[in-house]
Formats: sequence, C-alpha cells, structure tokens
Amino acid sequence: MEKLIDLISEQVSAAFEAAGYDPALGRVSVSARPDLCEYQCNGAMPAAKQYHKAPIVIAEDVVAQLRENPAFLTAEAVKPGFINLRLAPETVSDYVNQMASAEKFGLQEEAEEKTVVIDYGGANVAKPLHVSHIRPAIIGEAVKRIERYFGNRVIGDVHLGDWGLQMGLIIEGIRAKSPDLPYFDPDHQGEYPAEPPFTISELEQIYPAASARSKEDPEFSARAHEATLKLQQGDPGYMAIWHHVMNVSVADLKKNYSNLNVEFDLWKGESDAEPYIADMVRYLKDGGYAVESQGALVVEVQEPEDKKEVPPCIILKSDGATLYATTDLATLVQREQDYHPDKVLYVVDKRQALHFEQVFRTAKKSKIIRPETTLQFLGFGTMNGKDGKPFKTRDGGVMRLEYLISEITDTVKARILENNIITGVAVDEIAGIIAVAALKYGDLSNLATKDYAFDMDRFSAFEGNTGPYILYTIVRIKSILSKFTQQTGKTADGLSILPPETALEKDLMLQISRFQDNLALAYRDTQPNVVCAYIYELSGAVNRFYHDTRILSEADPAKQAGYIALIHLACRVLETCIDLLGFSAPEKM
RNA sequence: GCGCCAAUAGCUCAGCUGGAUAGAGCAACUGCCUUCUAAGCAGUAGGUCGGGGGUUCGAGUCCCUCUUGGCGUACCA
Repeated sequence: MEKLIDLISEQVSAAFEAAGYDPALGRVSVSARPDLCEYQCNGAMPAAKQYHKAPIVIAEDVVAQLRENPAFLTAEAVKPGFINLRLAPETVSDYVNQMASAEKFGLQEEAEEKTVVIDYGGANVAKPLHVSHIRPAIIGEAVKRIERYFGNRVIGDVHLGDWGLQMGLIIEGIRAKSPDLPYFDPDHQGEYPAEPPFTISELEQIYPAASARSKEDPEFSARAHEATLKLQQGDPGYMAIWHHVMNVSVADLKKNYSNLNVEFDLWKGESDAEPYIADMVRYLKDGGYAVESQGALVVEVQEPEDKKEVPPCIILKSDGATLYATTDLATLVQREQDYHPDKVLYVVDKRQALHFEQVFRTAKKSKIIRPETTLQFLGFGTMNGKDGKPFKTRDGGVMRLEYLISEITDTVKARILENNIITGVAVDEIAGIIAVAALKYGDLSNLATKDYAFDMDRFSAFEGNTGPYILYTIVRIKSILSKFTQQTGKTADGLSILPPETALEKDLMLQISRFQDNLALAYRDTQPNVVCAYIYELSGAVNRFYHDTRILSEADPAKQAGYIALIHLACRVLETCIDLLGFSAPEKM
C-alpha cells in the first residue's frame, strides 16, 4: 500500500499542476500545528520565488483546486502561504480498513531480498556480560528484526572476542593460579581432561585480575602476548584450555542473552577467521596491498583527499601475531564466501569508528568484498553513570547484566502484587516480560549513536514514556476485546472501522495510518528509536480514545463494532512494533 | 597538535529532507477512580535550543568561528 501521506501529496501535486504550478511543490507533511490541521503543504513558499507571486496567492490558487476534492474535509490557505488540510472522515477510515486487511498492514517491502550480515561486535568470552553489553544486543536485535520485516535475509553473528590478547591473558592467569595443570606441561601426552578446570564464576575473576596485572607487570604482559601467539599457532595445550573457556562462556552467554530475548543465528568468533588468515595475508602481500612498515605488515589506507590522518591498517604485528583488524578482514573473506552479503552491519561501540574505517577501506581497496557491498558502522554510544563517566558500580566495578535484570524484575513484581490483578505463579513470568520491556524500551528510545546516562530508577520506572506504558496500553485493549467476546460471542475479526465522529477517534486512526511511514524511517536510518517514538504516540492516542469512549457499554452495535475494530487494529500494530523492538506484552498486568 | 562526536526545560531525552507558538517523560503544583485495569487521562508552571556571526521570505536544523565536555589518534578490542 502507498503511504497515506503520499496519496495526499499526489492530490495536492495534482492541484498545483491544475493551477499551473510545478507539481513537485505539492509535497505534504504531517502538521506541526494539530490545532489547525492534520496535514500541511508548504510548497507555495518556494513557489513564490519561482513564479514571482505572493505565496498566499499561490496557496489560494491551489486550495481552489482542492475545495471540491472529496478526500478532504477542509483545505485552507493561511497567512504567509501555508496550505492546511483536514481529511474527510471516510478517507481516514477507508485507509485504516485497508491496512487492517493487508499483509503487514500494507507495508511496502524491499523489491528484492538483500542479504544482510549483522555483526554484534563481540562480547568477550570469559568476561561476564555487564550492563553496557545490553546496547549491541538490544539495538542489534531490533535492527535485525526490522531488516527482516522489510523482506531481507538477515544473519546475526554474535561474533565473540575469543582470539585476541585477552585469551593470552586468561591463559597466563590460569597458569599463575594452577601452574601444574597438564595444559602447561610441554611433555604432556594424550588427551587433556574433558572437564574444565574452572567454573564460569572463577573464569570471570581470572580475566580482570590478569588484565590488571599485565598493566603493572611487564613480564607477565610479555608472557600473555607470547601465549596469544602460541594459541593462534595452535598449541595443543592452549587450544584445550581455549575450548574449555569457550564452552563455559558460551553456555553462560546463551543463558544471559536468552533472558533478554536476544538470539543469534551464528555463534562465531574471531577464532573462526583463523583458517582464512594465512591465505588472506598471502593475497594481500601478492596483490601489493600489504607492505612492511616498522616491522609490522600493514595496508596503507590514507587517501589523498583525506583531511585527517588515517593510520595504516595493521594486518600482522611485528611479532607476527594477528590482531583485531586481521580477524575482522578475514571474517569478511569468510562472509563473502559463505553469504555473498549485500550489506554487513557492525553494531559496535562508536569508539571503534577509526578501526572500522581502516578495515572498510582495506576491504574495499583489496577487493576482499565487492564494490557494491555496503559496509555500515553503527556505533553506539557509551553508557555513562550520573557523573558523566563510563558507568561503574559504587565499588568501581562493572554491574553485571544479571543483577540489572533481577533488580528491575523485583521492582516490577512488587508493583504487580500491589495491583493484585495477577496472582500465583504467573506473577514471576509476567514480571519478567515487563522487566525486559522496560529495559529494552529504556535503551532503544534513546538515539543509538549518542552516549547516555545509565540510571537504575529510569529503567525501573513504569510511568510516562516507558516500556510498561506501551504494554499497559496493549493490555487495556486486550481486556476490552476479551470482554467483548464474552458479551457478544463475537471476535474482532471481520469487523470494519467506521468513519470517525470525534477528534480523538480520528486522531487514533491517523496515528495508526502512520505505521508504515515510521517503520520506513527506522529502516532507512537504522534507528529503532523512531519505532519507540511512534508507539508512544500511538499509545497516547489509544489511551485518550479509551478515556473518552465507553466501548463495552455502547448501545449502538454498529458503532461498538467499529470501535472494537479500531482498537483491535491499534493493538495489532502495537504488538507488531514491540515484536520488532524485541519484546512482548502479557495478557494482563 | 590533528580529527570525530556532542551541548535543547531543574533532571533524562525527542525533534523526519530548513517552515507556523521548539515537544515528551520525570520531578513540582491542580483536578479526575460506585462506570471497559489510575502502570491511565486532563491541566498549571518551567526555554535568549552553549556564545557570536552568516546564508534564507523563514534556522534547534545548513555554513563559519569561539567556548565547554567526551572520544580517537599503528602493533589492546
């Protein structure tokens, strides 16, 4: 289906043309003054210069053409040269009725399916997920679902950090703790133990300790670098430790991500790029792309037109070890081979912007990926504490994601018990659903690219512009729908929406009609916060209508059926949107 | 030094390709539950959109400049 705003623009464009003006001026936008009109066209203002006439004269010429148009209730020319439009009630109800019966509410999908790989920029293994890890997970999940909704084939890859220096640090950390383990015995024969020599909690302590020590102890740091290289060269004992680390970490990560309703199609990591590295390095050397510089192997990516200095992309360190640019490039080789993607989207911390600039340039320059492939960097901002610095707990540590979720869930649960609508075992389940909505909406409603202040109170707030507010709106509708079915024995299916009689009813329909506009914007700009803003406005329209209209006690059955059809459609749109954002609504709350 | 990003109400944030009186939420103050869930609705108050120039009929939005803050700047990721 075409967007309602486009249909209106066509009418206004035709009016411009009929009045003797350029139809391109007939572009309509949503009104900035809802008290005056629903849609507005500003085309008469730029036209004034072109035609050497006062804008108001042009606006009146156009309005004269629109007066007889049945699609509009009113068309007025105002002050400098605004054209103010109100739609006929039937125009609006016809449109939303069409939406109700159309697939995906009439959304226009991509004409051709594109293959999109989303790289979630790697939580590191062996580190607990902490609060800032919600960002790539939540944003990436929403972007993935939106891409899919528009008809693309999307492959989400968690892309764990499992191959860099942090592994060397962990290995040395384990050795420092238990030097007698067989993994460190160069004369060890046969199989290594099947059981990991650590639990997830132990592992989560080893890494930070090793990382801290390496900063103070140069010898230890040197050993960690060495261990990293040995691991990357396939040392059997180190590989055995690595497998243990991976198994223990991945199991824990899966649990945590699944609590957030986040799923990945691929659980690959930097290590999976390893088999591609040797060939790629040879290719880069043979092709003359990579050169030696200060002992390292680099690709120069500075371009003559650059204003800024772009350091070369390092492929091999001077000690021969690979690093993140190497695995990111090799991963592109692998993705090109396996998926032939039209787009690779990286949802990673924005501080890595320069790194990806280097990688993208290298990949394009060396033809590792096709020129028509889009490499997109979606850098998300840092989660800061109230002091404006990266968020830390009171004791200076990171806050575990598990703690954040359980904290929010407890607050939600207390609220549910207070309301006394839900009882028994369902309380915990519903508290979980609401907590995830609060957390995800709280994050997604901010612009992904900006830093933001982490505030526990904000995440566990239920009033105003929050996830629970959206859920509450849905639950209210569902409650009416189920009571309607109880009363009449009918469902909302097949009922049609009547032309609006009140302003609030019409406003609700207009909000519903903007579903596609907002989704298209969110899709085009990879900005899930647009969807949040939309459902907040739509929910507001629903709640105002709800407050204003008695639906179940409506005496006129035809009117009542129209109301039911309207809120049912609103509910379906809302549920579709929250599903795209990666959360869901309970039946009651 | 150079580069990138940000600065909007007391706080946290929106503001689509430049359009009318810059919007929400929280916090403050007022109303509305014997009627479909008050996690709601209605209202009051709160702003020289960091400062200064410029482009334009029109600038929070575009250009220049300054201030402040954050980040990055070859062998960490």
